[in-house]
Amino acid sequence: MQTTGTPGAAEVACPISPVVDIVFSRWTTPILWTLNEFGRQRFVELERRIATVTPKVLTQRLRQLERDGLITRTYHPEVPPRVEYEISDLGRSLAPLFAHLATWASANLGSVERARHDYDARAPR
Amino acid sequence: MQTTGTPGAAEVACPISPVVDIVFSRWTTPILWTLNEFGRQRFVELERRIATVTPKVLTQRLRQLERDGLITRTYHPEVPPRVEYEISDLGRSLAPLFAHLATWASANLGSVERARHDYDARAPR
DNA sequence: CAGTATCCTTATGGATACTG
DNA sequence: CAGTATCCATAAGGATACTG
Repeated sequence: MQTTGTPGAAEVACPISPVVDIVFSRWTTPILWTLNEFGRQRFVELERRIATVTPKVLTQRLRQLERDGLITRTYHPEVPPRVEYEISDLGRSLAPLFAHLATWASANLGSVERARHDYDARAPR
Repeated sequence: MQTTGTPGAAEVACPISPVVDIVFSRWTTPILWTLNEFGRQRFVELERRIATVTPKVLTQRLRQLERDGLITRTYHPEVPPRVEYEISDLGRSLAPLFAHLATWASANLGSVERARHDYDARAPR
């Protein structure tokens, strides 16, 4: 969880905090995006595409996303074992939201960059 | 930052990670939402509305949001000092996105809850 | 009022090695 | 292959006290 964790006044004050905890916690967007973009994939493929994540952390996040119903995990009892991850319908329902976010980004990330530059110029060190 | 921090393969793999770091890092949604909902406010008012945040952390997040150009800070040199925070035009441009998020939440949070319940029932302990 | 400063606890994630 | 287990470093955040 990245925002407020346990329910409290912040949740009361901000109705979207619960969703943010589910959808935008660490590594969830790269995982969901990769799964949505490249389709059903095995653990190693995800590991390779999201190159900077360690197996331990990747497993943790995949379990969380599976528990939240955003992805599905299919285990094939073979040797060697094969596990496939796929985005669920619920997970796919986030696509328009992510597109909205991408649109905001391309329209406004430049302004954020400029604001940062100006701020740093005004308040040195 | 809550997602991937420094630029790396995850950013390459997921185009929305940079925005997520800016907009959905810890405490930012409660702050932006409160500012957008109740308008221009002083430090104490924010502190009271977002009851679980400490002054140290609130200051940190306000500085970050100010640097990113999402809010403005106005200092009135009086005794006692008065400081007012207000959402900027750039910050306000996030409103439709937040509304989109709220819509997704009301439509799908129930499914997430159910998925969690089912998962926990299947895999006890 | 609007923060800072300091100390401290905890959570998160990385590195590495190992297993069914 | 698909993870687990273990240990460790870092940093994010809380509690508390203090200041211009």
